[in-house]
Amino acid sequence: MTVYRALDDETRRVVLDELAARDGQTLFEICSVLATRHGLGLTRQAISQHLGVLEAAGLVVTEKRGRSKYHYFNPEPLAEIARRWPLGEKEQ
Amino acid sequence: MTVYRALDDETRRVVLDELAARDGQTLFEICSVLATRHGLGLTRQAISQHLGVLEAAGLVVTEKRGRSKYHYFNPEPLAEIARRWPLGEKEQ
DNA sequence: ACTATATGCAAGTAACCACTTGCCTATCAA
DNA sequence: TTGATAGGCAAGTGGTTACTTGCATATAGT
Repeated sequence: MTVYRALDDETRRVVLDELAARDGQTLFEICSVLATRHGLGLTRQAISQHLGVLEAAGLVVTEKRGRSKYHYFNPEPLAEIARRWPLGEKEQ
Repeated sequence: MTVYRALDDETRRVVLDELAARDGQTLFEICSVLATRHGLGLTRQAISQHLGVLEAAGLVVTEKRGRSKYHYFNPEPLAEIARRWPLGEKEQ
């Protein structure tokens, strides 16, 4: 699973946005955030599958404690893009 | 067509590599480079479609002179990724 | 033990994507 | 004009993806 494929979905990009803003959310927390703040009426299983794709790409790492699974944004794989091509303009 | 979708294909990524290395190549030149240097036995039409995807994403700009069409790598859309999330590690 | 909570697994479906094949248009040289 | 070169358009196909539905597992509270 490549980073590029993982990023090729708006729902997954929004999930990354939310994890970057507040790290360590559970699946249910992400579900409610997507529903309330983004109007995305997806089922829990759909979002779980998206998280699996992000995890397989290394963009999300997880930690399981008790019956909950906490998700953390890992930006490192994004550096692959910057390494492969020059980025247009300047980064902030 | 998003930048992310355009990047989600190894053939298109190789095309970007080649254009970044030598700008202004024609479709036929790109075909022969992919075949000889990368062992990609795709038809001309397939590669033409890939170039269309890259152009729709803004990653490639073209210029038509005579019966030839010249392709140029445009890195600017890649900056969108750097703007949206922090890149892991440091960029070179 | 029983119930609710938090998540996982698997099959089915509709839409999408990469690639091919076949034909067509346009430019240049003789 | 004839022929060769450079590229475009469109339909069809096989494989993949996003999403749903249904059921199962594991943990926590009472």
